Parts: sequence; structure tokens; C-alpha cells
Amino acid sequence: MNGTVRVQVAVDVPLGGTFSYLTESPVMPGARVSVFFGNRRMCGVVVTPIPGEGVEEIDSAKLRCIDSVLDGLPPLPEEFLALARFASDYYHHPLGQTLFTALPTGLREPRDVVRPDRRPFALTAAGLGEPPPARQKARLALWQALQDGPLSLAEAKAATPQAGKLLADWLAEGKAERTTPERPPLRLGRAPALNEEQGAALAALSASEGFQPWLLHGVTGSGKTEVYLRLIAERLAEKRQTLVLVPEINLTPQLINRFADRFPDSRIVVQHSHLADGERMHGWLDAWHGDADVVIGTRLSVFTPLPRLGLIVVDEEHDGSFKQQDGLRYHARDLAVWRARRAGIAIVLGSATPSLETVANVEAGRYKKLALTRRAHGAARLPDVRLVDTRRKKLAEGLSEAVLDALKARLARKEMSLVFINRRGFAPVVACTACGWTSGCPHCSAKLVVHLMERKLRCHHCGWEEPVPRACPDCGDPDIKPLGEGTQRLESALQRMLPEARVLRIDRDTTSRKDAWDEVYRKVHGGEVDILVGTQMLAKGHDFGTLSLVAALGADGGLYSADFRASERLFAQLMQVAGRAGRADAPGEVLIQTQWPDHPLYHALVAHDFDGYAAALLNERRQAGFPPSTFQALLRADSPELARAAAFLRQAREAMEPLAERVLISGPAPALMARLAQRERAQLVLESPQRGALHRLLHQLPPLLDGLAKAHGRALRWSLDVDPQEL
DNA sequence: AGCACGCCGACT
DNA sequence: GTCGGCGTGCTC
Repeated sequence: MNGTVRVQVAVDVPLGGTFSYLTESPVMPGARVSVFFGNRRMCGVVVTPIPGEGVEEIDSAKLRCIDSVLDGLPPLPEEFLALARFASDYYHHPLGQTLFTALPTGLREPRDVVRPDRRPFALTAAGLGEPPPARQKARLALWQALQDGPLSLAEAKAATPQAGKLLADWLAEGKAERTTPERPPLRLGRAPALNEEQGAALAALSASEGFQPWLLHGVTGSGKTEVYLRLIAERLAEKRQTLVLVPEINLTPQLINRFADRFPDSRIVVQHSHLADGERMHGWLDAWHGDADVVIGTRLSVFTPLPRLGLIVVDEEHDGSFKQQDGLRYHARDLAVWRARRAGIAIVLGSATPSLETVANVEAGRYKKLALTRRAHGAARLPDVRLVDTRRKKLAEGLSEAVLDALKARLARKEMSLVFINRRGFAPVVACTACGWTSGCPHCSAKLVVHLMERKLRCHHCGWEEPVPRACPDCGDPDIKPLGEGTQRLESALQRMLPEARVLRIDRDTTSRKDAWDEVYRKVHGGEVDILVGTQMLAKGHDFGTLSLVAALGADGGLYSADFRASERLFAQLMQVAGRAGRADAPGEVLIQTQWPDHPLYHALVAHDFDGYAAALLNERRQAGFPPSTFQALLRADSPELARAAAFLRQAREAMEPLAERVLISGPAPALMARLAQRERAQLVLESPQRGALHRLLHQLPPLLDGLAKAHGRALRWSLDVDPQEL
């Protein structure tokens, strides 16, 4: 069989571009195909040739024929292909790999897939008129069961285990048929009344027309979810679909139950990476075929095709888990905004602590903002936030007397407390508590990071390094030390000092197990816990019921960090944990232990002034030339030896310097988490005030870098990270 | 990424 | 004499 038609096929290989194959007749873009690639058989996706990138005319004699068209499903829809193409382009990741990242695993293999027909069976007139003879017991049982109306396969099998075979026969004989049940009118579960602010927000969102991003800025407990639910109900009434993106950790059975209770007859599909392959694909196919009404899931669900998409919600839009940290390093929130624009619909970004990117977009008038400033129910008042100055105080194992006393008081009153320990994620910076000096880089606006092993301070931005000073260079005080130290043993110290307290630890270890959160919730809400202790995970929007005290320890580590986003994250985390405090009858208390009680971040927390501090941070970023006022990308390299990665990056820098117009290149510098898994990592930072200029450079890099990398052997790997979250 | 081809060490 | 180490080169 000699094909004559040329088609472009994207396959899951780390090579840019697509591959030409021959077929006998044209194949639709989006079709999955089986092709021989090298000497193995792979799944490919037919795409339209990349405009501008002109498919190089490869000698037709060299081309191979497509093995087969996998046509058990219709071709992947245009919206899916367009989103993958955009993601591939924007994140500078090969189109094939991008497409296959976006597909559920079941569709990545060169195997045909058919969507099982789950429509119920009914007897046709011919079937009804001809009862099976009484001695054919199975047939008669099935026939009788079908007298009362259509049955699903499972229901039919309850009548007789042989239902599958019998029904297949009857379908073939024209005695049975598939029916499409009429969907009942939309039914809604009980909904709480909206307060005035929620009502106003809903009214504005309901009136939204065409593409429009909305920031729903609502304090903890202000009832953002209720606004989403009301809005989704409107879309359901219009028979349109909604995509709801949530952070990994927030996709709890509680949330799903809440949706299921509100929309009892609607098909709600859940998408996340821990789902079994079959289940995930099942939901994906239902969404694609319009049979799912609501898709709720983690970042990967942003790729789910939805032909009747009418609304996108991104809850906790500031959350870092929306950014994928390897492979296709996409930001689901940003792709969701792109998708909303293409679909011409509203997208709601909800958060109590919106990202500065979103705040900047509101400021620029691109996004509209709605505020929920009051709690929907429960305590009307925001918690009292107080700072515990630890500069002059003797700490016992890192705990101040004020915090201990507060914990004891709650223990005596049988109230629950939460202790938030800010532990990881911040590269340590040296600071002087006497005069406030911190280790800034002499060459850029970044902070120098302590590398204790080498006794050096290093800039992760430009690569500058210097020895760790023995005393403060400004005031001479010898008491300078890395910020955020001393949180290691706090947990055990707590338990030892308050032996009668029932302490529940919440961290990655205690919650990684399946159903671990159910257990946590059961204990917390069952009154089996006095003190909840944990790290960032406690700042992720869980419902811990009523807490009367929140204590934050080790917060200072995030004040001055090498990562310019550290203070934004710290502020968000503290606001989020502080928001957990409060009861119906009394405002909660929040205590923050700090050596820097004059820091504006803490002043803003005390005043509950998110907007003010966000504006100050934005201003700082503008001054320093950091995002969101500029655009960044990282070129990372890793290798078993740091020298090799650095050498490659120096060559890369040299090679790209003449191509860089309006793009500043810094580095090479050691990367955060260097020496990960026996490998050393380093990076170049590329930044530009114009997104377009940055991308024009990035676009030229992959072939250039592949060429340079070849000389360093297989062990050297490089990757681009567009809009990096961590430096 | 795979998977071949290809040229140097210890084994049935 | 071969089996197998992983260096480099290609995949429409």
C-alpha cells in the first residue's frame, strides 16, 4: 500500500517539529495514528503543519506510511490541539511531548480506544411483541425486566448474568435498541443564602459577557465557593460546562461532595494524577463528548476538552501547585486564562491572597476585581494579630513564653490551637538583628544565599560570590546569622513542654497516604486534637473548624530571601493561616514570633491590609525589575559535575548574547536545590521588560542549545522554564 | 527518550 | 574466540 498524501504527525519524542508520513487518503488533524518511528511503533497525533516553520521538504522516498489510523474515537478537537500548540509555543517545549502530556495515558499508546456505549437498552416493537419461550429462563428474565423501561448493562446483568451476550444478539436482530434518556430538568441541592457582598459578586459575574477574567478576592471563610456554585448552576441551566481548577491539596472528598450535593443529577468528573488510568480517561472522554457537566481537578485538568465550556474557575489561584515543575513547565492558571479568551467566556480567579501577577493585571485593567471582605458566617471579626518580639527574650527551644502561655491557656479551655512552622522553601540569607543589615548582592537586586559548606555567600541570580562576613559590615555587631534557623526541633520541643496536649502533626509524611486527610479531619472535627502542628501544608485552605489560636514560628526566614518571591509567599501563607483563627462568638488570636517586629510585612498582617502590602511589593518589584513588571525565563543545566553545567551555560550565554535584544542575561549561578540526586544544577536568568522580546530569544534557543550540549555528552541536560516560580 | 551501531575488556 | 560495557548518532 503506497500512500500519496503527506500528513504531519507529532510523536512523543524530545525533538522539535513534527514528522511527515504518507497515507492513502487525507487524515483529519487531531486523529491519533499508529506510526513506525525509528524501529518502534508509536502513537502519533496528526497536526496541521506549523505555519511559518515550513515543513522542510523531505525526499518523499524517505517517508514511511502511517501504520494505521486509530479511529475508534473522533479526531481530537480543535480546541485541544490549539491549547497544546499554544502551550508548546509559550513554554518552548516540543509539540509532540506537549500533546502527549495533555492526553490521558490511555490515549498515549498506539492502541485504538473506543468509548463504551453506556446508553441504556430498551426493547424495540419487534422485541416487545415476541416474548421468549418460558423454558429459556435467562431470556425471559431479561425480557421481563425490560418491560418496565430501559436498563443499563449493569441493571440488565442483575436480571441475568448472560445479559451482555443476549442484548448484543437482540441489538443485531433489531429486537433491542440503545436509548438516549431525556435529561431531567436541572435539580439543585440546598443552598445557603448569600450575604450582600456575595450577592453583589454573583450579580456582577452573572452579567459578565464574553472573555473576562475576574479576581474574586475573598478573605478566608467569606464564601467564595458558594459564589462559584451559584455561577455554575447558571451554566448548568444553559447546558454549558464548567472547568474548576483547584490546588492538589484542596481536591478533597469534602469539596467533591459539596458539588455532588448541590448538583445531584449532574455529571461531575474529577481529574487528578492519582486517579487510575482507566478512570481518568473515562472522565476525560465524557468531558470531551459533552457528557460531563462539571470537570473539577488539579492543574492537569486544564487540558480536558470541553465542547460546551461556559465558565472556568481557578480556586486559590495564587497556589504554587498550578505550575508544573518538570517536563512541560506550564502554569495551569495562565493556560486557563488563555483558554477562556479563546472560548470567549468568563474566568474567575479566587483567592484570599491573590498572586502579584493577578493583582498587577487588575491594576492594569485587564482583570476585574470583586471583593468579599466579610466572613459568610461564624465570627464576624477578623482575628487579632499580635507580634511577639523575640530579640530580647530568652527562647526555650525556639518557643517564646508568650506563645507557650497562649497555648497553655487554650489547652486549659479545651480550645484547639494551630502552630505554623515556616521551615523549608527559603534559601537562607545572612542578617544582622542589631541594625537590620542583610546580605544583598553588590551587582543586582537579589540577596546572597549562605552556602555553609563552602562558607560563602552566593547570588543565585548573577553568580557573584564572597566569603561569609564574621561581623555585620554596617554596625560591626558580631551576632549575624542566617535567618530562619532553629525551627528543626520545635515540634518535639512542643510536645515535651506540653506533655498533656494531644498534638497532631500535619506534613507531607503524615498526609501522603491515601485517605490520610479523612483521618485528619475526623480527629480535628471529633475534638481529638489540642494542637495542630505543621508546615506550609497548613496554609492551604483546609477547614479545621474553630481554632482560637494560631501561632507562627520561624516566619522571619521568608522576610529576606534570595528568592524575590519569598516575601509574597510568606505574606500569603501567614494570611492564610491567620484566617483559620476565629470562632462564632469570639475573634481568634494570631501570634507571630519574630526578631523583626518593624518589618512592613508584619505591620500589614496586623492591620489585615493585603491590598496595601501587595501594592508595596508590586512597587518593590518594579524598582528591582522583577516580575510581574518584567518577564523571566530560566535556562537550567544539570550534570554530575557543576563545572560542566557552568561551562555549558557560559557557552550558551556567549552564543545567545548576540541574539538577545532587550533581554538581560545573568549567570551562570548555582540553582536552588543544587546537588539534587547526585546532580549539580546551575542556571542562567533571562529577563526582559517585554514578553515578546524574551520569547523571540527563547524561540531560537532549542536548536542552538542542543548543538552546544552535544559536546558535553549525554550527562548534560538542559531545560527552559518560562515564568519560573522559584529561582 | 529509545534504540541501534560500534569498538575495547573478562568469560562460557 | 564471544558477551557486553556505554559513547555517539538517528528517528519522517
